[in-house]
Order: sequence, then C-alpha cells, then structure tokens
Amino acid sequence: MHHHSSPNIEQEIGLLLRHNNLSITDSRKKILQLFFAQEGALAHGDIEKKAGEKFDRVTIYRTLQTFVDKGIIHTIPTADNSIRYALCKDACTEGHHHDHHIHFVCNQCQHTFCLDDVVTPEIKLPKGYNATHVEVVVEGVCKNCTA
Amino acid sequence: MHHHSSPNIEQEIGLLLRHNNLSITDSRKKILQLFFAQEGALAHGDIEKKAGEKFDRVTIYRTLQTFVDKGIIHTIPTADNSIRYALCKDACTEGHHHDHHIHFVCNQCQHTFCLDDVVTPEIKLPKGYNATHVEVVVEGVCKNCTA
DNA sequence: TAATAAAAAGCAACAATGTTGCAAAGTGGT
DNA sequence: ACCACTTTGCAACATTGTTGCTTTTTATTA
Repeated sequence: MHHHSSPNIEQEIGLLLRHNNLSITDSRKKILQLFFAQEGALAHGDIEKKAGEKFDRVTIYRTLQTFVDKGIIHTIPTADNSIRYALCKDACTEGHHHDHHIHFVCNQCQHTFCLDDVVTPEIKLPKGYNATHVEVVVEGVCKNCTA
Repeated sequence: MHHHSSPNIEQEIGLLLRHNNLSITDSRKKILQLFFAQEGALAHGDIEKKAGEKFDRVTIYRTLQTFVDKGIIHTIPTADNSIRYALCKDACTEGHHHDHHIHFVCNQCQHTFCLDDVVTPEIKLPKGYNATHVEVVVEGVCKNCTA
C-alpha cells in the first residue's frame, strides 16, 4: 500500500513546490497531500469533496491547472466528462510531460490507476498521420477488486 | 473526401433506425446525417451548433444516449471534458460495443478520427488486473494537416 | 521583526453544460 | 382515421467551469 503517513511528507511537498517555483500555500499543500495519500487518480469533484469546506472551488480549479502546467500532475482522459488527475512520477517539467505509462479504470470500484510499469505500445499509423502522444486507458477489474 | 450527398443516404438512415427498433424522427435523422456527412467525431456541442436551431438541447442529449445504447455510435474519451461521438462501423449491438480501433486527435485542426484499420494492441497488465476494454487515443497531426 | 511588492485566495457574478418532470406533438400499427 | 405509445419541447433546476476584482497571504527586503 502506498499510504505513507510519514512525517516528512510535509517536507517532501514543500520541496516539490519550491522546485517548481511555486509559493507554499495551504491549498497547494492540502491538494498535494490528497494526491500523496491516494492510490489512484482524483477528479476535480473528488478534491472538492475532500477539501471543499476549506477551499473555494475556484482555487481548486486554478491549483490543478497550475500543477498541470508545471508538470506536477497529468490528466487522464475519460468518457464521462470528468477529467482525472494523477501525480507525475516520470521527470516532467514545465510544458513537457513525459508520462508514457498506461491508465487503468476499474469498473467495480471506479478508481483510476496509473500503471507506471506498463509503457504505452508503439502504434503503427497509416501514412500521413504523425503521433506526438499516445494515451492508453484500459477498463476492467483492478487488483483490489479481483480478490 | 467522404462527403457523399448521395440520394440513398436518407434510405440508409431509415434502415439503420429500423434495424435498431427506433422510430424514425426528424431529430434522429438529422443527427445521423451529421455523422454521415462528417469525417471524424462530433461532440455534443458540435451537434448543437449544427442542428441546435431546429432541435432542443435536451433532445440532442437523449438522442445521443439512445444511439450509444443501441450501438449506433460510440464515445471517445478526451482530456478536455467534451466527449466525442462517432459512428460504429464494427458490428455493435445493443449493450455490446465492439470497437477495437484506435482514435486519433489532430492538434492542428482539432478533429477526432476513428482509424478503423488500426486495431488496439494487446496490453500486458500486472497480476491481478483484468482488462475488458482497451481505449487508445493518439495525438498528433492528421493526414489533412500534414500536407 | 516590520514593511513591502508580488502572488494567490476568496467572493460574486456569470456562462456553459447536463438533468428531470411533465404536457404537447409525432410515430407506427390497426 | 383512430389509438397506444414514444419522442419532443419546454421549463425549471443542478452541476460544472470561467472571469474580474478585492482581500489575504507569501516571500523578500530592510
């Protein structure tokens, strides 16, 4: 399980923000904590539910956007109009995401996971098409629900 | 270009609806015409723009939902909260979609295409994960824009 | 530590998108 | 032409996302 509640998560979060030239604010810390405490991806709505009493909706929108811009989190496409966000584990930088792993959506628990060890395959495209990014989303039953 | 305006499109649409046990109505015909006249996928918003003066927004929502349920169209996930829809070319039936092709989103013209000849690859998942469906969305520059 | 400039958060108002119940209109079958 | 059933349009509402502006917070300097 990835649920560290180690005392230096706080520190780690501070460093992460500082490395990205972001000032350290309550909302940024709180939202990053949610991501660190979570195995899987979060939608805006999830964050609003978990942190919404403390923070304005607008702040959450803007914070997520900032994190995406800085390469701290990445988006995961969905077919239900609720973009998911997850921490970038590869070396992403401002304006350059390098997430080559696939994503898994569980039909049972509805959670979305980054399978960091499964890289996106090469796709052979017809003539004239040039790929810059390949996104793979696999649906099915996850490890926790298979049991 | 795929813009047939052949006289039997109308017939084809009628048959398609009848085969799916759907009554033939103006909005269903119009929306199917848009899909047939279009190389690429459509979002709800696109359809609303092109047919919105004639039909209520609610009707468009309900019609798209009906078509998805019947296996006439399928959804394409996106990371911008605007689900795209495209005609199913494989043999989809009510409750059973069999679209194994990949999707391509052009960064230049912003259109989304079904590459019907490119099948989704096998993905090897970690132990415990079971796949029921694999969705591949490739981003890049399409045939028309490469020129 | 206090003062300050810059950045972020909060607020309010708004825009866009999606949903529901119900009455009116249209469809297919007799 | 009639009838049962389905679909549409309307209205009202809920949810989600955006924008401008004021207040608060942050990081930095003295």
